[in-house]
Amino acid sequence: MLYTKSAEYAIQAMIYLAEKNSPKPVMISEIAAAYEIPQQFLAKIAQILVRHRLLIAIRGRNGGVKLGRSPKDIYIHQVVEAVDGPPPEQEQCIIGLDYCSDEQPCPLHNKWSVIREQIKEMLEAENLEHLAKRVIEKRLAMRELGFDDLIGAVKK
Amino acid sequence: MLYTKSAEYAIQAMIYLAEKNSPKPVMISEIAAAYEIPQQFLAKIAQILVRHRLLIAIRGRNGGVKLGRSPKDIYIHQVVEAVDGPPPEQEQCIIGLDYCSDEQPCPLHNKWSVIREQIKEMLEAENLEHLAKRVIEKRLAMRELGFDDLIGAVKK
DNA sequence: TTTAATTAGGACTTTATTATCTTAATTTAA
DNA sequence: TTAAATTAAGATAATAAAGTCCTAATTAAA
Ligand code: FES
Ligand code: FES
Repeated sequence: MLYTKSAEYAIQAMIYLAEKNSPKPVMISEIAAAYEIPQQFLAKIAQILVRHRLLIAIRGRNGGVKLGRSPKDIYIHQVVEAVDGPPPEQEQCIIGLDYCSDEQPCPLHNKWSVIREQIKEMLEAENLEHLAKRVIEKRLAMRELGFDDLIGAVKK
Repeated sequence: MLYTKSAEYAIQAMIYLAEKNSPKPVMISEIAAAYEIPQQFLAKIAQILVRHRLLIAIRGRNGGVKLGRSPKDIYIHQVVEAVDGPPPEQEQCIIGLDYCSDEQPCPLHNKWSVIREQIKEMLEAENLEHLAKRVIEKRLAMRELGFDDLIGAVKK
């Protein structure tokens, strides 16, 4: 919807690492299993994240990946941009009419430009540290409700 | 972003017809030229819209397409659904975590579910009649500003 | 020093979307 | 009645996204 499947997988992997908060590197296979992401595909995505310094990779036996910097300094939009590439220079009109601008708005512009700004803000607002904490809360709550079998991630 | 390129083309074509408001059928080639849509591709999309009764096609010489019903009874989401298919039964979590629900929200759920609702509302709110009127206004305003060459549509 | 375990990277495959080509069916005008 | 102009429809092609396969490079353990 807002980003590709690749970016979604990247976000999941980054949150997993922030949640696990392990001093040792975590194997790609473990992350892939936790979120049912095709392992080889996630390995490719991890390469991209490493190139963007969002991940650090440790090769060889006992290797894996870990966050490139403190989870409180990593924001979702950074992950999305690393994987999907930078957003277009000029804002796009939601119905593809000529150019998009406040001066010459299309019929949906006033509504859409507000929504677009909210989306941007949502992706720029929260860091991995915060996100991880709340994901853990979600899992605990689901466990209490007896949804254990639906919970794929964070097996410690 | 919110729908496929095909759906975007469909919206543009429908607005064009509402704008033109012609009693006679309008040729697909004319609509395609106005928005620089690949003609054969638009013809395919028109077939889908015809099957969904959003368009009526008249074949043969002097043929073309016209709106299937009054423009005030056609809403954008109907066009999108016709072309892209129905939305998923269950709302999807924006970061793909388990299920999406208010009861077990992911870290972005509270923000995302509000935005998602606004998008839905935007696509369900306005009918073609209203949209067409405002597109015409936009074109007139652009003309006054000397953007004539950017204006592809509505050559009468 | 060899072997096993890991990420890196290139080539390939699959699937979905977007677009084009060709011919058929239909309808009006000449 | 024929020819021209139009949409309908099926087949194919091009492109992009998603996913797989295989081998190389690296590292630690045996
Ligand atoms: S002009 Fe259409 S969204 Fe801005
Ligand atoms: S649970 Fe993630 S968007 Fe609703």
